[in-house]
Amino acid sequence: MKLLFLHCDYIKFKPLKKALKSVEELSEKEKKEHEVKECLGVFVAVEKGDSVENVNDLINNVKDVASQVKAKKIVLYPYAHLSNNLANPEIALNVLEESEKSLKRDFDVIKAPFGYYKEVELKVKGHPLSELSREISPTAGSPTAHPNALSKSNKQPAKQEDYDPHKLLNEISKSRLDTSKLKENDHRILGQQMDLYSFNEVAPGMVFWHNNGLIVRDELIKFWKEIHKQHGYLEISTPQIMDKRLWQISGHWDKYKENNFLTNYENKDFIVKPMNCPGGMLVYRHSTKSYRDLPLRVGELGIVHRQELSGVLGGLFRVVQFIQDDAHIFCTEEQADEEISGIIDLIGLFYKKFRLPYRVELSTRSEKRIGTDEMWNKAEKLLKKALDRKKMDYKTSGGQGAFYGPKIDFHVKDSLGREWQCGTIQLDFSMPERFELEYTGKDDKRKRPIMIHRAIYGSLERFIGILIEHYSGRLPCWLSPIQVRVINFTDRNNKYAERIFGKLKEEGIRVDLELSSVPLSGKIRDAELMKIPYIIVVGDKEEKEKTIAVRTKGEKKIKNMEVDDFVEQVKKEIEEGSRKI
RNA sequence: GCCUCGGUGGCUCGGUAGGUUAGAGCGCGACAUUGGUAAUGUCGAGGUCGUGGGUUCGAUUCCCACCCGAGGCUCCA
Repeated sequence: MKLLFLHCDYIKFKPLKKALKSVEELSEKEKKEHEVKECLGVFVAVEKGDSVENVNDLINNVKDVASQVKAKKIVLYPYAHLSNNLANPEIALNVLEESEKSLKRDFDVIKAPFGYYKEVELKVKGHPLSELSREISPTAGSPTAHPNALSKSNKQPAKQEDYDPHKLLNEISKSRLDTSKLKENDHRILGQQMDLYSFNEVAPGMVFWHNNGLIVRDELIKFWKEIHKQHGYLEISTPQIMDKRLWQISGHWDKYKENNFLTNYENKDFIVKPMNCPGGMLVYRHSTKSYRDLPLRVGELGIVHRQELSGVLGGLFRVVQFIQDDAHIFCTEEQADEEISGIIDLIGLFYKKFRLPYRVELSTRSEKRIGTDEMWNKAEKLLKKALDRKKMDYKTSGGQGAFYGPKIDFHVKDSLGREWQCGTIQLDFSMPERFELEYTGKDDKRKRPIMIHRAIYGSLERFIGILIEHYSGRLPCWLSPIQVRVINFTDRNNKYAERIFGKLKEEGIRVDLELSSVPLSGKIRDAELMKIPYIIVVGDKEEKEKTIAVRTKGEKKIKNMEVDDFVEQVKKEIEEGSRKI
């Protein structure tokens, strides 16, 4: 429905001739010219899809505008020319008459006749609010709209909002941490000290990555990509918001409605993706597949959003927005066993690299589930078989599976002894079914692949939190935001220090320079608190001998080295850390 | 979402049993200082005491609501 509001000194109209055959004859009185002074003209075009359910929206808009311009008289004027997608006359008339009835409770209402050619004359006041248009979308207020949907935005209020940016700025504050119950190596404290990231109340549960933290995240991603390439994975990236219908197909809408972030675009409901898989399904479907393509391993480092109960958030361990190191493996039932084994190995290798202890758990069918019991039997058996074959030590917990399939979870232990689920392997017969995935078999028949969802880090955010605590902030060199700090001994050595700094930087080492004129011990202390792996001090002695004094991660021993030797050593350490599993 | 606790400069924390200019250390800036591996000195800037409302002559302080955070439940595709 489209509305045009004109605040007028007067409106005059006179019906001349019927425009529609179906409308009733007007009485003699109604055929006369009408004049209304000091009124709000409401010109209405009722469109396809509108119904009496939209009357309330119309009323609210009229009330809104009338109160702003302080109008008491309303001229309700059918004005088809606002739209090229008109509702049929019966509905339009119905909507208009209902509207008139409701408006009469609060205003003097004059309704211009429907279905007549009319002569009209009016004078618009010309103040800033005297001409307004509004659009009411047919879905607004309908029972199908989600309660959280931005139905207000459908109103498209044209009024200028009244706010004071300075006042608003005071209302939003960064999140202050209550450290009273936290250990010293809690990632929330270390994250602040090391300037890795922060939180702000404008985005609860969503990380503001600072430069230092982003370096850690990027390194983990780089490493992940490297290893996955080596293990035969392809990589894709799918959109951040997708049509609600996609989530209805996948079943996420039914199961997790209330946890989704909703938005809309072009009058369609969109969902901010809580999962990567449906996007991945569409990529699979984009081209025909043959048995030769299987197993097809497709990774996606996707940003997902999930609304969580407000009490469960905690630093990086539990967030609302996170990067999932997802991958989907499409394969035949016969291949599943080997694929699962491969993933178990891969996860083990990752955790071993970070020296993280972990525990394995098999989660079987949950109450909230889709798919037949037959599927579940098959899937559970496959997972069990792989675990047994690998002689894994694992616990079975009933009812804990994902809604589309059973899973193997990998729980990593943090420094407090708390366990966090990171890695997961989930078998899924259901999603391929719902998305009608197919491949052509050797026998030229259409077959349905099965699908394995898996993640290793689980959430990059959580994994970084665990790493920070696990290493008490002393990240391995290849992950450290600052790998080397160069410190001068006195101002006399600045030039030499700058040369060393430049050389290391050229070599691709993340290095910074500290030339302030405070005593050395103070600068050493700062660098240690920042958990910088290598501290280089250059003074008169080093300058004369063309060496550097190297202090390694918290060790008190100082080693005098040639710059080139140091560069070689550090580069080798970084290289090995970031490429090899 | 529920129960308990918290929110005072960038950070860590004092303080106000309602009353003039809310303090300190670190950090930041300036100046002095030129020192050998976990804190050099002096001076200076920096605060709507989480937000909104109420009580009051007066609220950072008391009351209410909300927001954010922490611990614990519940939850985690």
